[in-house]
Amino acid sequence: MRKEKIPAATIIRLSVYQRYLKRLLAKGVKVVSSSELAYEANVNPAQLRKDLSYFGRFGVRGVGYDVASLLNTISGILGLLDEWRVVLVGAGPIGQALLRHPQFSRQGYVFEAVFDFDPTHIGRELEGGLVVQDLRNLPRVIQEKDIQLAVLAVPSEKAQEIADLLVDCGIKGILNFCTTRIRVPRGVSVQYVDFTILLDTLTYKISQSNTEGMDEHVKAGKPKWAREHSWPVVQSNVQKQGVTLTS
Amino acid sequence: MRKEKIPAATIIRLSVYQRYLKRLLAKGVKVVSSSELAYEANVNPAQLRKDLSYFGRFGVRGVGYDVASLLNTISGILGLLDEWRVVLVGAGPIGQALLRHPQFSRQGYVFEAVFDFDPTHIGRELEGGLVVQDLRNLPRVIQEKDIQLAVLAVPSEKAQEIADLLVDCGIKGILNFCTTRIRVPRGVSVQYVDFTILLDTLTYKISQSNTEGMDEHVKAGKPKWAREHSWPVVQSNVQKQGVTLTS
DNA sequence: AAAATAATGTTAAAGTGAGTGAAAAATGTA
DNA sequence: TACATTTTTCACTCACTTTAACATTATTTT
Repeated sequence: MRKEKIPAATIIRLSVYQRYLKRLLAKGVKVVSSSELAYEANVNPAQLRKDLSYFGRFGVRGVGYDVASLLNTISGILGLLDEWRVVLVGAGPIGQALLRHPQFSRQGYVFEAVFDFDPTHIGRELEGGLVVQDLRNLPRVIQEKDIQLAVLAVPSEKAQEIADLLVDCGIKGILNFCTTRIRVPRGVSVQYVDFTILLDTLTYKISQSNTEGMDEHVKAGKPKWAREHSWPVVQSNVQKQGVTLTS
Repeated sequence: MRKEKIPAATIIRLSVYQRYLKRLLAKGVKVVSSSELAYEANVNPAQLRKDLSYFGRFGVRGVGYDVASLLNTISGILGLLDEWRVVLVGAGPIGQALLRHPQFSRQGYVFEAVFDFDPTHIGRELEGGLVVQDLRNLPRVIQEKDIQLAVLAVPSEKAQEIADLLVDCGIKGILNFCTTRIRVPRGVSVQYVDFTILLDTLTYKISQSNTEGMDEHVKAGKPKWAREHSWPVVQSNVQKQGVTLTS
């Protein structure tokens, strides 16, 4: 049992590898090399081998990896061999769209219940058969159905309040679609899904490449802050991997 | 004009600062210190100042930052002083939910058109007044309305094909909700929104902390891969910032 | 059977970037 | 003028990422 630290980026890549392995398995491919899989996942082959080496030896030298076996191994590492039960809090457009997203159930995530605080939503049956419940039921349902994860898709103002409630109920992982940072105690993990931040990084990059070849004449038409100096684009190495705030 | 490299994480944090500055402005707050703003954004005050220092000097020593002025500065850096015109490709549940998402228009992103390849969708009027169009119109609309960004929310199999089309039409930034990596030429940026990868990292962390205090008796009930050795949790320093694949 | 080929596992090394702390500078106030 | 506050800036440390190179093992070919 080694006590080596595992980079966060490795875990994310494992998830990507897992997805492509599933597709290979579906296509009937039996064996895959690190080069082939790495090409699909858009990473360096050495990187893939190193990622796997944190956890053990799963390949056969001179041959490659058994697709089914490696898929099973990675799924196990990520904890995906079991089913994960999820509650959704917030039955707005985003929340409802997530319920219908096929990728979730494909990965073993099962929505067990939906909650909202808006009285006009409560009692309505959504596609998929779940009925929107009052938040008061949350603690009981989480315990009875042994829920482990929560998806938070409520207005920003309510985010912290409901996060606190979820933590009190014993939830250990929150996927947060709200545009506010939430504070949770140690031992609880949060992942943020924040569309506008991602769009903002796109506009930054595009703005940069636009002003890059711009001559002084054009620059003068830009607002004051832009006239001072032009900023370098984020270096291209980093384009492969951006960073996102999580917790 | 310095040629310093700007970390991708800095750009993301700028976006977060910008969001909180907006809220402060709305509350009528005139001046804010790096400590206050950093607390809101959940980062170190020194980090915030360092982030800003890449671009210039915007504060007043002994005082802090003028909220309105700093907001304007950061918006400028991110390229958000202008309006950004966006097309949506894929009128499924996710796509429709995004159209109704208030955060987009609040940031200056305007959906100008919606496209789909499913004939049963085409011609339908969605909430907000946009009518789903045939993909054949894409090139013309992008040129006529001078579209700069695209949101891609189609089934994975179509992702690359449509990305190619968008690139041909001159789109420079793509927000991709598909679960496939897409390949684009240099100069085009892609940001991925991938719920299941984020959920997978949550399940990894939770699985780890579960097996952590587990004795051998319990371990024996686990699948084979888990019995070999127990893996260390991703170190807690990194919990603040996860990494996500972008391009 | 030996050699050539192919592919993994592992180590090392270089580079990058993030976070932190403290001194210096500037501002406002008593 | 002296003092408190806060930004600015610099320097340092530490961790992570990536890549390359090489030893090792399996398969195929001659």
